[in-house]
Amino acid sequence: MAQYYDAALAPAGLKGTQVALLNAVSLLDRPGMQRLAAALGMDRTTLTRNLRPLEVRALVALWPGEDQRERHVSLTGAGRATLAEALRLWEAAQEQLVSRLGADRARRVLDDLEDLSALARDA
Amino acid sequence: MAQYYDAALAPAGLKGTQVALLNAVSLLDRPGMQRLAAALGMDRTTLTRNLRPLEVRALVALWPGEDQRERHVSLTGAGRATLAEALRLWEAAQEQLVSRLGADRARRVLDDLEDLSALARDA
DNA sequence: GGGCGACAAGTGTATATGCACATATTTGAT
DNA sequence: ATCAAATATGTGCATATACACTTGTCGCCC
Repeated sequence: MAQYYDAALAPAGLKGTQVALLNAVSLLDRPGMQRLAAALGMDRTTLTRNLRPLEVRALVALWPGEDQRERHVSLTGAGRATLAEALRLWEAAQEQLVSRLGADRARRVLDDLEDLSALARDA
Repeated sequence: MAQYYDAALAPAGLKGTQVALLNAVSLLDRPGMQRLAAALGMDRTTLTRNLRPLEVRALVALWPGEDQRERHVSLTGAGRATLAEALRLWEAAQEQLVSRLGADRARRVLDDLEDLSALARDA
């Protein structure tokens, strides 16, 4: 599945995890590393390293917070544009799968996986 | 999910991917690298490297085939014993999730994921 | 029987991931 | 005012994964 989405996103020059990352940043009003990592269900240190190439490509910008230990992330103009393109590609890819699987089953499997991951997390 | 199963398997000293690997070997009558990798849906070169620690621990043995290019894998006695223990742990972990999710939904989500991955593979 | 293309597998390199540890800053108790 | 504990983050190491390239062997065609 990850490979399928990565292939679909290639025209935007992003991978699935990078789109998820940019999207989370766009939804979260300048989050710090911890909030962002928690929102993505990703290890804090993995986030640090995944952020680097996006910073190099100037898709995100990092700012110190008032608390100088913190580093806050925001999208640049280029980041917003690239994310918008990637989300179009993502949705087209999703559309492909949903139309072939059936909308009902697609909805259902997402719900089931949500519950399953919650169970595994708490168990 | 992977982390949940890894934690459950820790007493056997194996991770989820390693159990899947040993199990595939036990089902496949001395397969070569390519057949085994295909059966696991794993890259051939990833398999080579994942096999190494299992060979070091003497859970699997590697044999040249009649065709000397090939290397065939089989379980050692220790490999069979460790796999049996791991499968017990695996099933207990699975039981936990299935009982909490409901047997019907559990069966359903496995079927749905099977179909989804086939779709993504072919698309 | 010689050589060339096909084929099985391993190695080099790059990215993703996460735990343990290190570093820098803030906060609070005295 | 000072210092220790808490907190936010980065780094070192180890593992998993996969693509591109290399190496060794086989088979066939002449």
